[in-house]
Amino acid sequence: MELTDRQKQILRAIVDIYVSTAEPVGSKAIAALPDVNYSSATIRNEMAELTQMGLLEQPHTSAGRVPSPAGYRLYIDELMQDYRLSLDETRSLNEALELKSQEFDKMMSQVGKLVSKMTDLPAYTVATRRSEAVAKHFDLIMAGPGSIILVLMLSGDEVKNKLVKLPVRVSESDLKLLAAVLNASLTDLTAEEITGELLEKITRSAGAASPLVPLVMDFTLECLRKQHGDVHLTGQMRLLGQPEYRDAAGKAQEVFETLDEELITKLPAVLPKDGPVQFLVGPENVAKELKDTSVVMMRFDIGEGMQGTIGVVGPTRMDYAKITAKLGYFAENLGRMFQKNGQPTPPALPDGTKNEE
Amino acid sequence: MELTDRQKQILRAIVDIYVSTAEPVGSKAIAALPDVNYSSATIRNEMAELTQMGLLEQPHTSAGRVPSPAGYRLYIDELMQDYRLSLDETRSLNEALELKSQEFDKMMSQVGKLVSKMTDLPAYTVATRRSEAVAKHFDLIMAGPGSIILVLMLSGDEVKNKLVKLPVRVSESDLKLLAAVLNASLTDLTAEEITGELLEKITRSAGAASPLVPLVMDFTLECLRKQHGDVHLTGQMRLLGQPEYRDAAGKAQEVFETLDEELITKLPAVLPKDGPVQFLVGPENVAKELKDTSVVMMRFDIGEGMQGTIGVVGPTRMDYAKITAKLGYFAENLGRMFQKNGQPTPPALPDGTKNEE
DNA sequence: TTTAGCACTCCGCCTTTCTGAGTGCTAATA
DNA sequence: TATTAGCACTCAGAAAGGCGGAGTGCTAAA
Repeated sequence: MELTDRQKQILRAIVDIYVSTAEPVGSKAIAALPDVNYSSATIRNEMAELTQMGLLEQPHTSAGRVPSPAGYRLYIDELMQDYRLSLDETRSLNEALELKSQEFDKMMSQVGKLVSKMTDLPAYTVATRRSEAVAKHFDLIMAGPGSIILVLMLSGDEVKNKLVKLPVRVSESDLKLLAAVLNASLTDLTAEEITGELLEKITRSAGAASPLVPLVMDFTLECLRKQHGDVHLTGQMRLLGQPEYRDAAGKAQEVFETLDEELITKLPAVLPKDGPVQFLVGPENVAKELKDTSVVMMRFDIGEGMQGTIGVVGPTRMDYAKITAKLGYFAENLGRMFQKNGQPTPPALPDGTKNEE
Repeated sequence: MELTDRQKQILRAIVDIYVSTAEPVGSKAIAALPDVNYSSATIRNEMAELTQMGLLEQPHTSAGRVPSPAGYRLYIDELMQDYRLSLDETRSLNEALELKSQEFDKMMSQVGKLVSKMTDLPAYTVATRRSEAVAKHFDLIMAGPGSIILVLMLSGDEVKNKLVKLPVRVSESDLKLLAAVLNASLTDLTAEEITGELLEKITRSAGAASPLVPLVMDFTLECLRKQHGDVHLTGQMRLLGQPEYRDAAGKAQEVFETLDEELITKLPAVLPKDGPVQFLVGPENVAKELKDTSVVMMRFDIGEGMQGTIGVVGPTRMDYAKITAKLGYFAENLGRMFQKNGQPTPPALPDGTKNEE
């Protein structure tokens, strides 16, 4: 049962208006729209039908209409019109993107903060491995009596280090030997491929440095097994700027408790694998506390082996088009920044945008 | 003008009750207390006097009394009774403290989360250097064609690393030479002591690896100059659990915007240097948005060169005694965990606590 | 098929009333 | 002189009542 063009137009108008006002939309409001030239009565009839189809809802008899989750879904999948970033918006996004290439983790959290600020909603970021991690290079450095620094380079150009303090004295040459053994036998292996047998062999060949082996291995396996980095969630308080949470402080709190625990731990692993953008509308979400809450998330590529996810959390009534556009811009340019072998390049202005003051 | 014992008792009772109920305290409520054996009329007289002294306030004529900021101050400084952690509380704190010795930064943020959970209030953590940082050891590792890992160990056993990609090819022996030069000339120097002259000398001695010098130096100086790590702020939403923010979602949001920007950037640098605990009560705070908001913070030592700060943010009416006790427990045990040269040891149960199941 | 008109519904807002917790004062008591 | 009982008074917050207006659905006309 297809929608007529007029019905589509009306549905779209209702979502658009509701998104910006947060109040039920009445037939008159739509009739007043510039490119609508049929009367409010007609609209009322159509609205009745859309309601029957389950695309709209009525908070109470004498109120206007509100999109139902199904309505949002349809809107997102078919009706949503591309939001073009304004020149001003592009400019501030660009400014925001000029972040120093600090430590990776910090950068991700920085990005989250920016997105949150730009969308005026809570946002989160995660870095996920795209494929199984393997070790690329080991090194052991003497850093004082009894102090050894273990340096481990993983696929995807991640470098991890750990300071180990040992009561045992190990000579420089012992360390070299162990490093050589590790490099010879453990590089390019995934966590599963590292067997106990292999470890024994390494311990045997390690000579005087063998007490170090278990420490090194624990650390290595820990690094290899970690499928994704920390989830950086920021701007939670911005949710309170939204009218639906204004009075219901308790509700907002609930939403965040749930989000912090459940979603953030489960979502990133499960969801944004195939498409670049994902929408989770209201009840499509996992937990019932998040009934009126939706999530938009977007992937972006970081170097070879890693992919990042930016997500924005908001009321189901949020401006999907605008948020998608902003997220998209971020994702694209972040991707680009990381593409050129880790050397971030400033984002280019999109075409059609004049870059002069 | 000293307070009589009875006045002290009444003031203390008012703070204690108000802290747990968040409602103005009336004379009857105090008269009903077990160890109070004078009538509500007497209490009313005393309350009137305390009000005149500026230690109590009256929201409106026919309401009970609420402690004024000065009242809280007095309470904290003189009246507050040590809160003894219950066995249950100790146990869950201990459970909470069993965190893996992951990366340092992550641990700090973990601690923040725990404190927030335990106090049911927003919390933050920062790590600050106690003294000027110096480099202890440099190393350069070849990690593939054109990829070099720079490893830098700082005072206080911090280890930092950075992956550098260079178009220039550098041989293994060149790297060794440069590392040797760096170790010989830059260790034990603070950021200020590293002069341009010195850098030139290094560049001259570095031979084929000299193009690396500016990169290495940028990174080194950046590390040395950083006075404190990231501020980890969590559990913001818990503020909404407090009745004073229940309806005023806007207020809570404001508080957090201010906190995020102003306090968090200014406070840790300025405040918790001398004493182990610091209280910032209401209007003693910097920004006027934080008028009804207080902060309790506590230092703890991390290894040699670093010190950590845990802070808890809440309404001025918060349970200072309990929070101080919990923070203290954390601080003590975290300090202990880090004391033993970086090898975290599980916290000991406090005396008087039986450690069996 | 669309539209004008009209009766009806019902939320949100305002005002009013009412209740009860709490006060300050005065006069009696120990 | 310090304490207490008693009483009139105050005032915030809850409960109840009473509009007004936005919006609907339906009917009948264009």
